Amino acid sequence: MIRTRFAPSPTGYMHIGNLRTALYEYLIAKREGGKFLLRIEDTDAERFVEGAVDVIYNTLKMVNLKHDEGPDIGGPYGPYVQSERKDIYVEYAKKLIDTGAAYYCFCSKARLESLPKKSEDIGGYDNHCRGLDPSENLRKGLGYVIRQMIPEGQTTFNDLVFGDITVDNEELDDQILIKGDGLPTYNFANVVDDHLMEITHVVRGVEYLSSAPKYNLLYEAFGWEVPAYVHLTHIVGQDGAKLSKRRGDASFEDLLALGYLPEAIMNYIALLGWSPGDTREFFTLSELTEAFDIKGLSKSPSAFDITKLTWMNGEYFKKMEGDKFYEMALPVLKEAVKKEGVDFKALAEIVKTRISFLKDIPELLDFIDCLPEYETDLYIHKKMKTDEAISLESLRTVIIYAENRQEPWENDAIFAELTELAEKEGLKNGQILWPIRTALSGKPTSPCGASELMVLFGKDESVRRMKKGVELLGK
RNA sequence: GGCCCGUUGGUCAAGGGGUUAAGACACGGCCCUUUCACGGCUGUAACAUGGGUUCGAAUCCCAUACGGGUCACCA
Repeated sequence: MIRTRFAPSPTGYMHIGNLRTALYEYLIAKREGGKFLLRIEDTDAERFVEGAVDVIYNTLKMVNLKHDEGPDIGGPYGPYVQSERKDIYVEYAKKLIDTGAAYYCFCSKARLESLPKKSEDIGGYDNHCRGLDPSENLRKGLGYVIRQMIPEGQTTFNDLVFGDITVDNEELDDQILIKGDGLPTYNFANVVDDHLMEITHVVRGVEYLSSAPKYNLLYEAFGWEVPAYVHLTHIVGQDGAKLSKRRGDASFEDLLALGYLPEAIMNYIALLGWSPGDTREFFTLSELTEAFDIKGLSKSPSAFDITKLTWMNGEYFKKMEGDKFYEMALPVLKEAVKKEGVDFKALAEIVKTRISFLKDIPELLDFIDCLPEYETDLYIHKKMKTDEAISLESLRTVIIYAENRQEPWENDAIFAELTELAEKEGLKNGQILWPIRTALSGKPTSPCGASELMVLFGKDESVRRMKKGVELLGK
């Protein structure tokens, strides 16, 4: 049984890369009918942020990544919040001390800071307290941390995307397992929790690739089975640098606020660093679950391209079936168009293929409530073969036609009649239709054509606007 | 700096010894068309560099360059 876990630390901010990690963790588990769990990594007391855990719950809920176990719903391996597991880590750290795989360290922070930095030479911790008999210091109540004893030799671990990686243990520091405040470090808590929670696939960012050997050593020291590792490359900005809040890169919340749909965001980020191997681009969560394969994961970072996300967002609107788009767009439509008797359902259809965001709608329809001021050169259109004079004649003709025409006003019929009218007058279709479109919308472009506009406005308003056009052109 | 990882068009990416090196976004053109879109067709554009191995290399090996990661009592 595959078990994966999403283990965010509550920062109050859902970074796109984290969300993608959660997605892949979910997919890896669900593809095989496994379990996906949520664990809160709050071992850094200084970074505690109020309400941050809710951001995590809300986001997962919104994108439909349902966890099977977690702090809010419980489960057989709880508690699922690391701060509530404090005693467990200390207990396991002591086991390591007993077997000689870890030791007490009483070095002061001041002493550590005086050590040469790794960037300059070899440096790192100098293993000062290795082999020290701690009993005296312990009796005196001296503060301590617990460090991992890195043995000599080499360590090889396997990653499902990067393959086998071997490093000399000399490169590894005697890292701290339990901090001075009694809480575990991230690395240690992870190993203990992942084992206790029976996690089979550890999925995380590449930044942990270089600490993976230390994990292996820990697993070995405990005599535990090493889980499968899946290290994910970063999502970077167009400049190649890792996405971050500090740089002002968009978080999931930011993208939602900009008008991106959760499904579009998830679909897009699923494809950032992963490929199904064929040319498919649109996936629902369940389709992803079926198609996902660790083999499709990329080894190189992917740049976040907001332009493509924007395109995909528009595609999601176009793909909406039934009344889904209408229902979603209705509030925006009602806000954009106050005119009485407008068919909002028809408007929704008109607007559906022309937007990337719902917020694009108002501008598209701003001519409906009130005819904009416009210049007569809008009537000149080379391809339609119209100019002001022809437009004036056409409008006069169409006004007569419109005034005499009976209800109901229906698009196909009106369109047919208008083209018939054009033929009778010896005009090209465009010479009759373009002036109508222009007079009714007052804009160089409109989301629909002449006959549709006439239906939209009805007889009286259509005639009124065309007369306005005649007046303008007559000057 | 040491160690680790990576490098296919501007971007996402397929391809893992023999391909006209897919497809998508973006950009340009054409078609459709009552404008704009949508849709259809199409164009520009890529294997980081240098050496090997091989009959043959984007694919394997080695260097170099460039990029990223890591080297915390942060996660």
